[in-house]
Amino acid sequence: MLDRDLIRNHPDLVRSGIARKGLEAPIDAFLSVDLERRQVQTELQEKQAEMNRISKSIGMLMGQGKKEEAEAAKAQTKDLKEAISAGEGRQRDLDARLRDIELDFPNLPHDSIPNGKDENDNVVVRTWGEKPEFAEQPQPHWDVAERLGLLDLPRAAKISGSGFALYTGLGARLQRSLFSFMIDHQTSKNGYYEVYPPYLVNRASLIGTGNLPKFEEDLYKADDDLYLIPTAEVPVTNLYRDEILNGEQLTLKLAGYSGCFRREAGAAGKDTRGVLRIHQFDKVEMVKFTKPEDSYDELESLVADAESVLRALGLHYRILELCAGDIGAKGAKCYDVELWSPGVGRYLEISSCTNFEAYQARRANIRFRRAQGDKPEFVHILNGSGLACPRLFSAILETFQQPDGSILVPEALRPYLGTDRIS
RNA sequence: GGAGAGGUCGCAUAGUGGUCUAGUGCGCCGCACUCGAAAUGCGGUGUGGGGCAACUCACCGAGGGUUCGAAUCCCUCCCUCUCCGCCA
Repeated sequence: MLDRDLIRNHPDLVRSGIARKGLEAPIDAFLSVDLERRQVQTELQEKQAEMNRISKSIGMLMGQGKKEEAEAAKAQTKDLKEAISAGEGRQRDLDARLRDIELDFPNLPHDSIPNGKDENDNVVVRTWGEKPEFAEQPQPHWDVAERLGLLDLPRAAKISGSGFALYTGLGARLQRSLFSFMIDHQTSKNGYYEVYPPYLVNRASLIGTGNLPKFEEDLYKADDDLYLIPTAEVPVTNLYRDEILNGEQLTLKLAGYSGCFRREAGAAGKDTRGVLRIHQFDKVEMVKFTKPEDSYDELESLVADAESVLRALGLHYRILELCAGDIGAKGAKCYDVELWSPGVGRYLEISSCTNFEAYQARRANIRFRRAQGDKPEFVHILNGSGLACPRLFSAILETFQQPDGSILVPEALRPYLGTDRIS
């Protein structure tokens, strides 16, 4: 959601910002419904004020025992009552329409982000490490995993369907090691407060983060009006929905491990091998709640926090600044962390670190107060993966292949995995 | 799943149809008193919307309803607590 005053007073600015993303927004519909809503409200309130006056006087007359005068006053409320009832109905309707329109608005891109149409226009801002050298072409992770008994994809397909992974033996333990290591790393090294959230959330939470109403087809829906989370971003961001935070607590940094569930609708045929794109995966997610003036500094350190995991593991990666056309509807500015995958021969996205500014905060009504007595303001919210497990799993299998076919385990993982070598 | 109790202004409480546009206490802010502080006294102290403004409207878990008038009565739902049942 955007600031209503901004849309009302600077519709062209909003229009051009959204056009930069290659998107559209119902600006004209907003303006006309908004105007009508305010007219109806003003009219309605005059009638309500009149009704309140009459009702109050009836109460006083009754108290004084003036029954007849009270009855006379009652008689004059009939038309008013009908008008109020009709006005309330109209306003309810207009409120709901305006809300629907507002929820449909994409966020505005930050001025600093590059123009561009799609992922080809993203900008590499830095790389770390180097592509590892191999005497022979390294195997892709699906071959390594099969050879070493770390994955059983046929059985995953049998028990669940295509697009699910069954990790086995040391493969299973490697998964568990990865998210244990990462959540420890983010909490102890980078200062995040650990949370472990529910995997099923209600509609209000998904509206808060911007997944609903627009992207329903990406989600798995359970009964009882609950949805499986596509990322821990959803429950963790909604921790403070409808709350006013103390400005002194900000910046608030939370990190949570969770399973993630995505239908990947529309992604059929893309990255289908191995565990590159699956319906269920594990991830550590970082979420920050900041004051508006701090959010861009916090975005830089958020990316650094995501990167620090890869550095600790010794994996080569690069950082992309997403262009306006590739950033998506919700973000104002976004960096992708892309991990080099020697077996696949491509950089693969493993984290997306985004500043949403006040976009999610407005949807979820999350505010803060600078000091006692100050007006509440919307916080800025940021999040980023720190990191996603399957692609980390695959990059480790591919990057640390040894000539004898075994995998040399990165130092940082050895205490978790209980071995320095997978063979 | 069954039975019961309950959800009121930061916290605690009062309020069971009309001076409740919600009282009181605590907390907090301002002022007074004081060298300073405590104590005391006085005043203030929620959120959102509309209006240039004076001002006004809505909100007592949520949503409907009855009524001239609802925190208060009725209906549906949500949440919390207690007991029972079931269960990892």
